Amino acid sequence: MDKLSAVFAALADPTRRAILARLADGDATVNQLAEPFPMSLQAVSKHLKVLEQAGLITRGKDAQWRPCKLEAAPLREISAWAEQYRRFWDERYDRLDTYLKDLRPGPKPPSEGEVR
Amino acid sequence: MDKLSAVFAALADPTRRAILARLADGDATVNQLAEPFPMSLQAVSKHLKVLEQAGLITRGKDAQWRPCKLEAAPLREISAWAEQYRRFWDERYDRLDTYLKDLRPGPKPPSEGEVR
DNA sequence: AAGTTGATAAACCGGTTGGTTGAATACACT
DNA sequence: AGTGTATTCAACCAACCGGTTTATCAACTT
Repeated sequence: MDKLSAVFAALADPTRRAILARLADGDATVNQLAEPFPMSLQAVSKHLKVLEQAGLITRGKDAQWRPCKLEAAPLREISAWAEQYRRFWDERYDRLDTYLKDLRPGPKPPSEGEVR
Repeated sequence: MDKLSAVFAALADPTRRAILARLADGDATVNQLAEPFPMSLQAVSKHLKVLEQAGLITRGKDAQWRPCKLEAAPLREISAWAEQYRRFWDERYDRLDTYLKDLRPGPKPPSEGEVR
């Protein structure tokens, strides 16, 4: 299973997206993450495994707790992938527009490597 | 199955992503889309059904052909969803930048309130 | 040493997915 | 009417998914 597929598949489940949203507020243990869900702890543990394999979280070790941490790199890749198709939804999109937008946020090194 | 999950699930298959990439070059019939793949036409037809249900393509009717067309709106939603997490990968991200972006016209990304 | 807590592992189950083959439908061309 | 072409439908299959329950492991507490 390729990387991108694993990330998309992980994101296809609402429970897992909710877990990511929770982790955006800070690291959490498995029990803390499982608390809001109407399912067993083991089920949540499985979801965490899927997220971990997709590279969306990492798990530490603190005594008997395994604190989970959000890892956003795959989300950046997802975003970049979707941006490939920007010209199909953004009618304002053209090469000049992109250039201007990239300049707007302020003094930035010109060639940022943005592939859009 | 909620909308976002359907889109992510549709994108989780490499064959389906390849179909979208092909459609970015222009509309195509089922046969044309199926040609590069080492699988039956029927299998591709099923993939197209999944993409259609996710809103990623629409299908027209021209005699016995069903030309497929890329629909990018769900990809915009995907991109917007991922952008929620931008601050976790982009260290240049700060509140002012967000504020400026929010002033640009257009729908704002939904705040993940859609658990289950 | 024994018990409690946090978490994972393993076996199981029903439903879904991604593929197959074969039949059916719809249209165009003689 | 009959044939070829484009596509879908239906039945089937193995594999995977999301959940369960039971058992196990690891670390802290008493």
